[in-house]
Amino acid sequence: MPHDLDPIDLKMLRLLQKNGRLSNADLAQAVGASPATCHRRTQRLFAEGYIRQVRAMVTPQKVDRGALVVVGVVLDRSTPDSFAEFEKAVAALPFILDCHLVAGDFDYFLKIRVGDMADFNRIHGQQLIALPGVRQTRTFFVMKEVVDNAALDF
Amino acid sequence: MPHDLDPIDLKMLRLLQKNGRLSNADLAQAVGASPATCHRRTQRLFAEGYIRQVRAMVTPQKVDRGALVVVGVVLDRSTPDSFAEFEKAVAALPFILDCHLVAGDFDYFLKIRVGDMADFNRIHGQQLIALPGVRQTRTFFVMKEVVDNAALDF
DNA sequence: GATGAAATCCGAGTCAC
DNA sequence: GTGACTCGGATTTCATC
Repeated sequence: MPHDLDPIDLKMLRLLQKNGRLSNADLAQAVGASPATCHRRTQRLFAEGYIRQVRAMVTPQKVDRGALVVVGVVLDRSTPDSFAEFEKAVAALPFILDCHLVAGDFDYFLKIRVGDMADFNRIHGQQLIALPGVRQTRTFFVMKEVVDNAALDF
Repeated sequence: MPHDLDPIDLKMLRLLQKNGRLSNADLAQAVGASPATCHRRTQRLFAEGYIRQVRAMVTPQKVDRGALVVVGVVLDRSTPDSFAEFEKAVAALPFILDCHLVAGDFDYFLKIRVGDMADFNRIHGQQLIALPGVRQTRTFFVMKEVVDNAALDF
């Protein structure tokens, strides 16, 4: 995977990560390039996948998704089919923010946002333990979000 | 916490979450409002904290942060001071994307991005186990990112 | 092949209503 | 909330190195 990012590209990525609404003119001035050059470089960063998307980050508490839960999942069987089926089902559940296959005592970790604990209990009983091949889940309620979704450091 | 979001505001939030670079003109058309009205509403969504920030999401693999690790942490003591000291130290480590105080077998879960396993092992030995009050850590290497940082569903 | 200056065009932001 | 008006930035072209 070629990383043809010169110092100007890196600076642009860092600035756009902090503020995705930065105007091309301001960005150009900040990195010391002309607006035309800056514009062309920005287009390239998108076209070549360095920037996956630009997202307005909505405050969870403001849209009734203030409760965060981490769930460790163990499957019945450790077969490729079993994993594939589970992953496919997970992708259809919109309240799951993260789903990672891990090495260790669990098969998967899920990061879930819901309105409150009652919501979670309903979802847990109706949708999580009903996921294909689930043997066991362990729920970790988040009591304090010290750092949530920090920007990438590079 | 008052949620004075009408259906148009909600639609705007969802669209901006999918594409934070959407122009005001396009957004206005998409939600069926005049550009001036849409502009004022957008300003309000920012001013009142519904949108925390707009971020260009950089592809981790493209900037040598392709390795993801979840770490469960147990502290020596469960005192407020001990927690506070740990949290303060964590906030200074830029490779930690998430740090959540949880209820259960662990005190904290960390989500960490680094270049590769060698990076992580160095960081683990030099910085994680050196965090104040850490009794034990359990490392879960992520073998597959099924869903990472999905957009909020609301 | 990439750059920057200039030129055009469109949208952001502001006004009166 | 709407419609118009102005100004600044986005985007393209083009000459240049």
